[in-house]
Amino acid sequence: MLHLLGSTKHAEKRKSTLVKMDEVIFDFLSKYIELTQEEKDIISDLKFIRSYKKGSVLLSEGDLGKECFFILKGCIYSYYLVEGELKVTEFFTEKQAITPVSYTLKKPSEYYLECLEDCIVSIGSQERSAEIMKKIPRLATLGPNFLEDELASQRMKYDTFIKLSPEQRYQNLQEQSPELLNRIPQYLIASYLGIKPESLSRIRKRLLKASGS
Amino acid sequence: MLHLLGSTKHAEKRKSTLVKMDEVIFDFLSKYIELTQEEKDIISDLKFIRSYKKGSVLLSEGDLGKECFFILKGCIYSYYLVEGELKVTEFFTEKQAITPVSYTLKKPSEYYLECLEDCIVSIGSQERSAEIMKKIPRLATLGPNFLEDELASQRMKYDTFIKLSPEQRYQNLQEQSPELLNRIPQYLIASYLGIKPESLSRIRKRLLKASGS
DNA sequence: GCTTTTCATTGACCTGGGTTAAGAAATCGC
DNA sequence: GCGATTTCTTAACCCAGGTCAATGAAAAGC
Repeated sequence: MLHLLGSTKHAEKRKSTLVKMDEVIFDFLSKYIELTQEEKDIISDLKFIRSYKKGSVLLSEGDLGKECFFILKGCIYSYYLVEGELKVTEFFTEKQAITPVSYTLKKPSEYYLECLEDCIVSIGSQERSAEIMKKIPRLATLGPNFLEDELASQRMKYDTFIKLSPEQRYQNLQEQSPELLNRIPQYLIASYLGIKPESLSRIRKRLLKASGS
Repeated sequence: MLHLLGSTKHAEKRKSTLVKMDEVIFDFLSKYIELTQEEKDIISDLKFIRSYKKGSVLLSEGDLGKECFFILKGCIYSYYLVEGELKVTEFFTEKQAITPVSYTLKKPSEYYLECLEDCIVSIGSQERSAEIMKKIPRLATLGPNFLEDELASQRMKYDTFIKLSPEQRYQNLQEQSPELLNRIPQYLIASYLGIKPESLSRIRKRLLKASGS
């Protein structure tokens, strides 16, 4: 997913915003590697940034997604369309990387990626990754570490889903990521929890009653 | 998960069986890398094999699992114990590698690994991986590829679970891995599908009636 | 600002899976 | 082989979540 990386012709925006955006990238990378100022400059130079309006679809079913994404600002969600019904699998926000299965496996995507808000996104590709790797070879160590983290968190996600009831999953979400509840419409939250909006309403009412008494 | 690998003092078994077991390892590795006879010999030499009786627990909640596993023969399943209740998350059989989260993240395990049958297992550790890597450095390329595969399949597993109803999940399992149904007790299958044994019985009856008419 | 659309909630009713309990079938242990 | 144990099935009843439909609230369009 080394996609924070790549050449850009876009560098004509307001400087101050771009510098702030770069910090988001470095903040993310610092989890895996310490960069010198020189290296940061290289990345700032080569990254490729694009912005999207709310509702933009970054990846559709059937697409041979050749791009991966890193969110600088905004919120993106992934979902399947099964028999016309939306099945949300994940929400992504600032400082999160999105590596579609179709990117890794080089085959058509089975799901969608869509902007829930206006977004600023850094876009990666195989070519741009290669380019940046050539200039900062030690970034290669980052790959396996990132993959390991992703694998672990994907497993935890599955296991949590298995272990909890819909009601417990909602409570869990409240505790783990309360900010999402104030940012994402409830019918999408419901889908993410594996239930219908009506059921989520009832669960919320039930919990309010229980905590209020 | 480079754990097919490591020194053994166990090499006193029947030769023929061991050779056959080695083939299982090479068959697995051939998905990622082509090995010379020389390299195969090195691996045969260094691998560490152990056998377990049905019911043996390879990893318990709280264990700091310092081992990973590769199944040569038999069947292993992973499960959580939540409020006394078994929640099966996966079945593993021949030619499958098991890399516990606790192994990767070096923290206590939250789940169990248990033998469903008598098993023959190749056991890996950080030290043994390092040892074999020293002798066959190009095995290092295997790591990221394996991680990518694992990540993709873990995601697909989650997504399939999200998308399907319990009944559809059973049908899906029938199509994808019919052999598991003839190998694993139904109460564990039920748990794996996220339902109770009684419900699985009903589903089976429903499907039989539907296909029989 | 006003209209239109989208989203959230509520109620009545349905349904598939959970619970409990019992008996049948398969497997294990000796 | 035979009793003990484990696993599977069935039945009756319960309940959380699904469905359908109506209403209210909030956002988005113009």
